[in-house]
Amino acid sequence: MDINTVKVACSSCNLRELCLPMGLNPSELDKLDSVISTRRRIKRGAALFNAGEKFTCLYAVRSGFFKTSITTADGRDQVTGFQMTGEIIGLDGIVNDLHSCDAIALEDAEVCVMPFEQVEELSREFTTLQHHVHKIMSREIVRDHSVMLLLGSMRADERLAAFLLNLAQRLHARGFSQSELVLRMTREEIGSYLGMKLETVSRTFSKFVEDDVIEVRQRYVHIKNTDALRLIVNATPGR
Amino acid sequence: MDINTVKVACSSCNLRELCLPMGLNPSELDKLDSVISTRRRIKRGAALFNAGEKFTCLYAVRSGFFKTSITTADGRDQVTGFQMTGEIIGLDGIVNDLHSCDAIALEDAEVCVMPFEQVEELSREFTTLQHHVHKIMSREIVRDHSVMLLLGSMRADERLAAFLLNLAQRLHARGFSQSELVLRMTREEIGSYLGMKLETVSRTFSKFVEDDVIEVRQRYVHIKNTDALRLIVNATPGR
DNA sequence: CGTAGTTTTGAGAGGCGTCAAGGAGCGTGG
DNA sequence: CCACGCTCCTTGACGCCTCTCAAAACTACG
Repeated sequence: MDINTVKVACSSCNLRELCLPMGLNPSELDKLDSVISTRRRIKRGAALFNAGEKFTCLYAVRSGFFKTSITTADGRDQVTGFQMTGEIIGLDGIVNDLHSCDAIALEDAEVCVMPFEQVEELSREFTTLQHHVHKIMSREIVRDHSVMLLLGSMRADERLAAFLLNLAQRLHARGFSQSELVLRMTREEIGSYLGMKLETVSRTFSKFVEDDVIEVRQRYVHIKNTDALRLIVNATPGR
Repeated sequence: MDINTVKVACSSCNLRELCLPMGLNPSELDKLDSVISTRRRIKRGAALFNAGEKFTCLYAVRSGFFKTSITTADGRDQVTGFQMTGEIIGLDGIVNDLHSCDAIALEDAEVCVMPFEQVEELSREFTTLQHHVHKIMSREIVRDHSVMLLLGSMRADERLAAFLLNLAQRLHARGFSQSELVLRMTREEIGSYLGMKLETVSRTFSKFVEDDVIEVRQRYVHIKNTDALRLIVNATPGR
């Protein structure tokens, strides 16, 4: 075991209500502990895995912040998601036993390593866990569909507003402020995720500031008017 | 059992190498037959299910062609996928026990009904089936990511070229021509899927015809130059 | 304190949306 | 069998949103 991995236990993890163990009873938790035996630390900027690597494990974000992105042969790049505490990374690797995207830590991070074979084994034993694995994958599918909606039918300001609301909501669910957040990603990464150029992201931020909807100092964002953001998202003009 | 449902067996289905039973041995197939007991016919234009309905079953397309789409409160609409023979519909419903999209038949169709609880039960018994269910969900996630790439970073002609190549490739895998296809969806539905207006879809078709890359008569499309389409997709100018 | 990376802002161009009109194909009914 | 209406598709003109290119300011970090 290398120096960056450590022993841990789900049963004593304060994230268990947010993470894979959600809803498991104590005896199931014990079993899960035997599977999810290690954590791994990832430095800011380093990869948890890269596209093309063999898939063996899912990862639960214990702390820190990740992006996943795909790159095509001709150099196109698309951020497919940002993952925070309690979220699961690596589901894309199951289908071909190869990771199909890169997972990069946007700040120093720690993940719980879950060998997928053992997760499968255990979920044959515990209906609860089986359900949960299915739900996690289904949730990812539904999330992706809503991103497709965003990319396919929204204009720049609507996209960014939706993005900010989504981030704030997820952070709030983790005990942080509803209205204040620190972006872990660059304007370019936001742009890649939202299908717009970094200049457009920046301009749209400026416009929101001008309209007194948010306050921005670098990566720090204060949402001054959540309802205004919601109105922007639902501004039917569409596209 | 209503008149539109009929008894069937996976073991005698000529799609079993394309569909859920892929890779199962004869005895496992028998078991699966006991689960997937019925088919259901859907008339062109009718819904297999609608968003908000209770989720209980997955569906395998036996024949025909479907679209899935989500609609927001403010009337935005996004086609999230087109499904053909052997493909699975309904995975989005697992997470909340509610369907999150509409599934509409674009031509008279027939699906195999698979009560999800029984699929789960059986996949606790058969590792093969469990693997397969996981792979199907993972495949959907990977597919969605590539659509995000398309929507986020491609221009209109690149999107349509990628779309045509993808359709042709899937049809080819089902024994149809690589170069000739009949679209089952309208220009508007293509546009919704690809994040562009129907007029732009139509114009882009016309441009491809002008460039002698394809031939179009209504819904019929003949791909005259596959390599040219590939070049269009990979035209780095990007966006 | 210098350098690299990130962000902001401006000016100009072009791709795609919008609005509008006309045409083609198909099902229905007389 | 033909006429009619509906839906779907095509094409044109115009304008706007977002991209592109460019330069400067700011921050972080060594």
